[in-house]
Amino acid sequence: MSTKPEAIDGRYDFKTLEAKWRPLWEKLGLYQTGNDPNKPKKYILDFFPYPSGEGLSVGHCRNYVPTDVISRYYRSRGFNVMHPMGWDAFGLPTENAAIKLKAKPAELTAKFTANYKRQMSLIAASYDWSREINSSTPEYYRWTQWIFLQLYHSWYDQRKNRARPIAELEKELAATGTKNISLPSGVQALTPQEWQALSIKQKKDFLSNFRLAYRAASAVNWDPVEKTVLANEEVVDGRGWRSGALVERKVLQQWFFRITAYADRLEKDLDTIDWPESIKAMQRNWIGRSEGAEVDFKTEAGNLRVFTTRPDTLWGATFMVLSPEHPFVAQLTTSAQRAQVEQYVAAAKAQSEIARAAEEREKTGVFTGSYAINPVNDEKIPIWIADYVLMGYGTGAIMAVPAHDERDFAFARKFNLPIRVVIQPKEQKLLVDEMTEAWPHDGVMINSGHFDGTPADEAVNKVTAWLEQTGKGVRRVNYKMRDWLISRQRYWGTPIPIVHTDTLGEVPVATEQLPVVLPDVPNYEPTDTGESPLALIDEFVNITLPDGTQGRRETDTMGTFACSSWYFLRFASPRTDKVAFENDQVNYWLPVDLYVGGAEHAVMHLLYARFWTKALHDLGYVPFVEPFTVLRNQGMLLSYDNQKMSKSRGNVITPDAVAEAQGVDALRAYILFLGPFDAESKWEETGIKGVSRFLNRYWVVAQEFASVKFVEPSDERERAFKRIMHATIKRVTHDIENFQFNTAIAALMEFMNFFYECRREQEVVGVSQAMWREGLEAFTRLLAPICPFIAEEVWQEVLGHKGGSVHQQTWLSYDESALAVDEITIVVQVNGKLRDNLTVSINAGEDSIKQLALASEKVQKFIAGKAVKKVIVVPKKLVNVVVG
RNA sequence: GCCGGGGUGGCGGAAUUGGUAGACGCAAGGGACUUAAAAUCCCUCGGUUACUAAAGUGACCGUGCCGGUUCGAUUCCGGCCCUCGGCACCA
Repeated sequence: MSTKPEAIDGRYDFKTLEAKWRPLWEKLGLYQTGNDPNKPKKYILDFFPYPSGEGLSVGHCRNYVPTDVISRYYRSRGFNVMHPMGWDAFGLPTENAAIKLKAKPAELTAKFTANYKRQMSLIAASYDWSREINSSTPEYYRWTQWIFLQLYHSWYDQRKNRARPIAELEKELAATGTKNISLPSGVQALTPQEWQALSIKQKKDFLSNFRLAYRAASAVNWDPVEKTVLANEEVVDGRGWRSGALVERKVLQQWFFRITAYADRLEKDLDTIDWPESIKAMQRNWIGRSEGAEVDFKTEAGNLRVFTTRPDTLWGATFMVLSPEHPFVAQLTTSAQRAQVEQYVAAAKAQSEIARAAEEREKTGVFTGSYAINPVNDEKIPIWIADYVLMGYGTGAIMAVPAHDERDFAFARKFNLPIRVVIQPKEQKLLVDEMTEAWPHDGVMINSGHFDGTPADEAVNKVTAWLEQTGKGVRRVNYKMRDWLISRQRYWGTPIPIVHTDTLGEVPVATEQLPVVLPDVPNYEPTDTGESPLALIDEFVNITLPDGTQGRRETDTMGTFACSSWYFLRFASPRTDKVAFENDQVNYWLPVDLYVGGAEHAVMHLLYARFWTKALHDLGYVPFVEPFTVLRNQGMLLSYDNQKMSKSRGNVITPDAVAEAQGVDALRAYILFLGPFDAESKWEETGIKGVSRFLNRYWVVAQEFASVKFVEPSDERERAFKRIMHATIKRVTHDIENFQFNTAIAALMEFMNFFYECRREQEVVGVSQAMWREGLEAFTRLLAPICPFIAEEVWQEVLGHKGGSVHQQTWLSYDESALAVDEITIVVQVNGKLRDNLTVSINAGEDSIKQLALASEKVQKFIAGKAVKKVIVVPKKLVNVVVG
């Protein structure tokens, strides 16, 4: 049987082509990462997927096809291209599926990834599979554990604004104590002697206040369905982002990464990267930087510190509000108020902060019975407790300025607390009795002592400077972002490499002892106890340290976002078992030149990966501070019914089905042709017909090439043919580089339409065989990255290039002189309205064009009887006659 | 409420720096081929309207709305409206 496909009813047999070329390309190793030292590099990366049992839909192709086209393009432009793929294989969905199927997660993962890989090969995604990685293998997670330990052994030195080894902090504590160190709130200052006097365990506890990876008791988000805690980033509207369950508040010992230490740099460096504005905005919003001041108010329990972004409204503070969790609550509560306060605090405790914020609007609160002294005017103001003040932000206490803050206003009105205007707007005079809402906007300071009359634009700065001078307050920046909670009480994740002991406190596992292997066990269902199922496996938990100390292993695992925070580094040297990544490889390949994936990871993966990169940079492991130079988000692909594709709706379109019906080349071309890369689009069955027709037309032209007759050659026709050929090269090149794949395909369609214009039954008119061939070759090479199969078939079988694959050819460059034309069309307008066209020589001077335009009958008609005021001539484009 | 995108034919969308709005494709209508259908090929295709026997030739309107800048605005500026996405008691 011949492998040469036959045209069937003018349609080409895509299946035979695909079966023919796929194995040959594999043999050629076309997709191997380049390593020519003389070439520049491109690292083109897709978000590595979470393999699930559902497999890939055409929606995933919206991600993988464009990056594949770009990878193929840059290979042919002479770059060393690394385009790898791997699996974010740990995590809840696989584990939940495994529990349901009574299988082992590792076995399911193998099954799922094999299917993904098959589908990716089906659509001809040009991944270098020799670099495939899987985050759930010990070869990989060993190094996730290693990075965890690097963070554990580090602290953030605010003075140098970078992370440093914790050993350097210990040295400093021994020498000078905490004298020069900025202490987190609630941490006691120490002299060198006091430090020395601490036990090993106490020292460790103290250092936990500084480490980039630390364990602390904290009120956390507990997902009762997934039976694990979640990071703040994983809670959306008070619900777990995957399970949809309302999260509960639990106080548990948990592991955190101190991402807040990097808040400032994470925000500032956004300015240096080429990312979608929306993602940057989401990260800025999540980081939530606010500038303001901290001010102390005297109370019975000591100085009550508050944070405010409006120090200019200090004179308008008429009461204070503490968060229910504030440490002063007990002391400030008078016996008369005690019962009421305790009841309120208990109720608040039951809800997580996020759920509390998401659900409540109506203000609630209770009076403590105590008062504070406002340091700017020595006024005595009542102290209340309310859950609209969050312990996790600022100091957990606020001064309430009801006249100029909506929340305080609502609270004051509800509990009948006084309101005082201290900012007078220009537009109106605020009268307390008539106010229905706060005035949080601009104005002039009043009722504020010697600051009266200070205008809005100066007020905050002037007051802050005065607070600092008089020692009443300090300038301060706060962030909404909290530390990243990494513990999960689940089996299918990277074990946290820590051992707990009674005498030595927590002991990190030594690097050479890694990995801490996840035990292969038959039962791993999550528990309701707040403890990981690993805690039930004695062989895993109990350990004797080298010095004989008895210990218990940490049984929490890391959330999967730890795995994905460094995988892009691993691809540079995926097989080494000596290090997490080889420096020379990382220095060559990183940062990632193009990173493509969905927008849903804006404040999760994309934030975490930036944080790890910065930390690794500070510790000297990588030379760059941003992992992804260019980020692009593909638009969502909706199904034919305008809904998201999902199994439950039964509207998922698989690449398998499309490949079966229309072929992979048509699938790829249609994915790109649908619309702009980053716009939401809809899959339409009729739409793919257009690109199918286009490929068939190309096939027809190619197939008849050997037999067709070339008649009536003309210079003019040939020049026109050559012109559109070079124009197409120019357009396709520009469009691929700029992610405008839809117009790249439109350009190719126009070129093919021109082929058809030259064509008659078994004849090509006006163009020589040599020129026709040149055009067909150019078309084939431009189409190759988009439709690799049909292009290869035409290249080798029709055009007879036996030397190698079309995918190994150097990209075409266009000839500017071929684009030149002798005659051009000049548009003639009268008062900006189109009235005529002129065809003139390209060399026609401005004057002669002007004369021609004025002489035009159609123009004359419109200027008759009017004065010509001005004539504007735009060279090579238009003439506009202005009449009055 | 705040932040970030978008609003262009029946539909998806084009329009490198302000310069012929609607490329390319889908759908639709007409025609050719065919016993027929599919496929294929050719033509028409923003709206209103005038002239003409007709092929055709014009005019006016038109890129969410109102206004501005300009010889000229889908493009720039100001003010609105609608819509999608994100955040939302963060002091």
